Amino acid sequence: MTDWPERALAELRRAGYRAGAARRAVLELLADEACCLTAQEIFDRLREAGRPVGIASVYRALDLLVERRLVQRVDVGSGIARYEAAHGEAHHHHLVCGDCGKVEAFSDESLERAINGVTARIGYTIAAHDVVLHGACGDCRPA
Amino acid sequence: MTDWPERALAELRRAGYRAGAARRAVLELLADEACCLTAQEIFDRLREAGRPVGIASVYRALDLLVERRLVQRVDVGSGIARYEAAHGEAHHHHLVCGDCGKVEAFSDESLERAINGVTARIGYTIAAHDVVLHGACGDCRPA
DNA sequence: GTCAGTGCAAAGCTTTTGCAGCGCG
DNA sequence: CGCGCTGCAAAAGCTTTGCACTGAC
Repeated sequence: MTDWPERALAELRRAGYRAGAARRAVLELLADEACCLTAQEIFDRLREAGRPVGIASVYRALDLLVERRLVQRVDVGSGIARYEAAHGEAHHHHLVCGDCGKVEAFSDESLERAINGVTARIGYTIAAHDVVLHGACGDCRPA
Repeated sequence: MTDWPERALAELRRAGYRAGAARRAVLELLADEACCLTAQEIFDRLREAGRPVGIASVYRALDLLVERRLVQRVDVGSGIARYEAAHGEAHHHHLVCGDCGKVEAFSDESLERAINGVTARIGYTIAAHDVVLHGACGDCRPA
């Protein structure tokens, strides 16, 4: 959020990476977005904003950021990957409308508790978790 | 499960669909599988078993079955879709190892309760839900 | 006998890779 | 001033579509 791009770039530098134009542009765009974007959306918005990035650089930046856990990859079942900034705070999950494809965010404390309970119970070291609810949103629900 | 392919075919017939060879083959294969398979895996296994299906028919069968909610599509973040039979029973979710890519199933009663609580709280009509935990499995976890 | 279902091949999309040149540090 | 990052273009998947033929009902 505030300064998230700066902190993320600092972390990358610490790990031996540089701050090229594309990488910085992707970070700054994601910092301003509330919910997950596709690579193509990121590419389009950067071009519209006058940042002549290549789509390959967008994918490369996203790959690196996901690897470093600065960005979370979200897959809602459409076969197209989405990405969103991993601000430690504002953790949330996603609702997907099966009719119009709209993606919205929600968060729920008891759901988080339940997931933490599961991760404690099983023999995995859990690094991340994703919950996706599929349904019909208010606009698309049959009257 | 016992007779799941039969019941699924009956339901398709009721909806006006026929029972072609590929459709039946996909159903019978999925009925015997515990956890999610990719379309390619389904295709390969059917060929190995001497069922000369086309990959397009596998995708078409899966599409229809997902639409009819007889099969659940599972996306674990690799960019490759996976599919598994939707026996009403044996509902479960997935653990994905970030190192070796292994996918395992787990189920948790309190997690289901938490999700039901969320679906009751929000303005969506929820048709399905997915939980994916990413981490390191016992084999890959750093010693 | 009709028309849905199938298989093959070709096209479509998302994502990845190769490579020459630019620019961060 | 070197090596990493970038952009373009081409390639590499996964998935879908077109079309003629087969087979279910």
